[in-house]
Amino acid sequence: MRPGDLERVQSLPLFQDAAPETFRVATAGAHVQRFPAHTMLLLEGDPVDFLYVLLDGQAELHGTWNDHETVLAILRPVSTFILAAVVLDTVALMSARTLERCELLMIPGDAIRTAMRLDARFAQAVSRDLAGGYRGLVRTIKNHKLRGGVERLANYLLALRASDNAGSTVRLHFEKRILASLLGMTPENLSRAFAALHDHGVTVEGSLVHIAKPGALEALAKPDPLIDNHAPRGGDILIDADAEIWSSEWNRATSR
Amino acid sequence: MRPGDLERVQSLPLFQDAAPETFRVATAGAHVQRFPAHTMLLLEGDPVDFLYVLLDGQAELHGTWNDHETVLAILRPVSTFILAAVVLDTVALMSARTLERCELLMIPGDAIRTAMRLDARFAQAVSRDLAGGYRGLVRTIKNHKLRGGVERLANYLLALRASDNAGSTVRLHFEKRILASLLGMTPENLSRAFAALHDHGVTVEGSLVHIAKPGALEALAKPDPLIDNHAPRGGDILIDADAEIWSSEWNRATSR
DNA sequence: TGTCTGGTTTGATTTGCATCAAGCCAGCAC
DNA sequence: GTGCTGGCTTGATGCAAATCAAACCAGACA
Repeated sequence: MRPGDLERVQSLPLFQDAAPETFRVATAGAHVQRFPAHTMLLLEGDPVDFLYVLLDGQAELHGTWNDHETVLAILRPVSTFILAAVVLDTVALMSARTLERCELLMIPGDAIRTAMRLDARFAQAVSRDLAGGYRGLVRTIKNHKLRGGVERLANYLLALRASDNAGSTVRLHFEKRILASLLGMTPENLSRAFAALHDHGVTVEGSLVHIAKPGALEALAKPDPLIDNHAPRGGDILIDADAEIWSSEWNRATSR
Repeated sequence: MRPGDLERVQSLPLFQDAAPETFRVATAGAHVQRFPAHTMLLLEGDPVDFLYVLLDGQAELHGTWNDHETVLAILRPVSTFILAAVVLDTVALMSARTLERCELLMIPGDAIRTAMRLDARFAQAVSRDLAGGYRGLVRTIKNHKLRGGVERLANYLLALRASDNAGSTVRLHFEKRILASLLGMTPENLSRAFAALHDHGVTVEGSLVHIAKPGALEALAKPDPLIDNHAPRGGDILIDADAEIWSSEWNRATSR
């Protein structure tokens, strides 16, 4: 483990509330492992023995059925994944694969479950993390069931712009075929969706996307705070911070 | 509150592990309320003040965007809902509406959050509940992204058969237009999907669905334990019980 | 009983998306 | 350089699902 890695992990919402002792015990049995690009970390259906913490690199969660595959999330550091399976001590519903060279901290599931038993504050943090994840998935489902492909792409771009505090040009952090699968379409159709956004001020050059007229794009995308976690709140002070500061990339990845 | 109601609530996975004192405190501030059919219980975007427990009747969770609406889950007794929003003390992402006359126990969110702080076992139970819910949503997303409409319907029918331990005839518990929305299609297409299943031994009479050739239907549906919670496990003893005995109807509702 | 209403079904048409196929382009090995 | 390879794009075609429209049917109700 590199200097600073533990601190980065400890500052995750999942752990920052835990008692120092809890954190120490949980990470005592953990180990860091490096994986090359395009390596399967976990296969759906397999028992989950570790909570994974992505320290460096990018990874993907995907699901399979009937010889088809769909990307469910893209993970970027620092984030944890498959917490739900760890809590229930059961098999994974998603497979995980590295997109590039990755460095992962693997914390034994037993340690996590024990820590939950001993430290109520940690158990609460787990609950908050899972609740945030749950809500991210609800957003994803609404995104997919209520919007068409072009709208999903438009909102994804707006989310990227908001999250990477980018200016008018945003960078896609991974291949377009991955993005297509994440957004629930074929690479061909993603290409056509980008073409459709051309009329709304969007131009593409490799992995760089220029948004010339954010207003026009928003008019098409109709972002909604109840689907897109970045979207502007209706003008009220009631809710000033959605507690979903969440460890994984779900929100960004699934278009917020 | 009727006699026996409290016992039914206490026997939920969410509460059966809690200390009796915890349960007493949490339900002390709770009250039972009855609602007529087709009544909005909760509007997406509104702050969530209560954890709802459906004691009697049927209710629906749905989401809205751009004048469209989609059903996200059907709830049947006894189940809790919007736990995630309660844990995070934030606004609802889904609206809730009664489908028929309903009886609900409403537990103040404060009481739930306090109980989590005081009782680590309860906090663990909340985590398990949310983890189960999370996994239910992952299943739902895989179901929608990987399967076509007819396949979703076929699997839904098989799930119904398995859960209601029905024989060869199953009962749809709610209107077909609701089911259509839940499965992500229009009522017209649900009708056509049923017609398509006719060749595979499925006949419909009102809300009664007869499955003449379960084998043929399974061949079409290709149920998968990693999507459909009812599906037969591959032949191993490793996992004998998925811990997702979960309070709500998600699994059944969203086709398991 | 007749009439109204709303859910369901069926058919015709259009739209959206997937599939198939070819071409393009950059990176890279040789 | 040449010739790969793999990702991306573009076009043509086919299929699945939404939409539009009309008919049907059952229950509610006067």
